Amino acid sequence: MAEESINIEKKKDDKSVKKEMMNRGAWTAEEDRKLAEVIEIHGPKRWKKIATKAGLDRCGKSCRLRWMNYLRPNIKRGNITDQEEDLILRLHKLLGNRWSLIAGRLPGRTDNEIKNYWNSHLSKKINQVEKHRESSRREGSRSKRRRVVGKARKEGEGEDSKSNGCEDSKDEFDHDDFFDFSNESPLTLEWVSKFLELR
DNA sequence: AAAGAGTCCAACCGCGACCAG
DNA sequence: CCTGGTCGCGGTTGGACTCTT
Repeated sequence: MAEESINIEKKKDDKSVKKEMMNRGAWTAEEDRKLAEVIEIHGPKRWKKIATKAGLDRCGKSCRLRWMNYLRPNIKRGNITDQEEDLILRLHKLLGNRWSLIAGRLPGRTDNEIKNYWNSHLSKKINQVEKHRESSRREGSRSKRRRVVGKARKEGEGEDSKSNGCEDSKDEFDHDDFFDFSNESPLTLEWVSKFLELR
């Protein structure tokens, strides 16, 4: 028993020693160049191998992240447009915190970027909207309130359990309004239907 | 001008899924 | 089946930058 815990501690130590030997923190232009070079030759797979071949003191994971979020071609940088924001909001309502799936529907955007955007912009926006609704609801009739909450609960019950963590704050979100595609262009509707078919 | 608060985003971490041996 | 290695994902952190007082 005691020996086992000593072994576990030793394993931990080995791991942390290796970690300390790894280069961490911001990537330099030189590292980027080396990584891109190796990926050009071997392709973006076998990340551990890539890390070794590039001669970087980075783990494969770190290399993958750097490639996916920064070096990959066709990455769109800069401000998220209103259209993209709208799309993110809708997809998040549909999928929850499945950032990679959401990113898959936004060409050139990375899951990390969308996650960051959500955490810094949209979650606040939604909170504000909710606060506003909460205060206006207080002024409304009690009977109407009961109906709205009941509906929101019913709709929430069928949701993917994995997305529960982020759903509590949105239980009272106006689904009808949110998923009202009646004013959408045919193009938007096309991807929505394609998306739903895929799932 | 300086300090503290707030914001943004790149990068890390831990965990689960997948797959080859 | 089991196991170890690898990958991909979502959550979290830390530091640089900006804004406010």
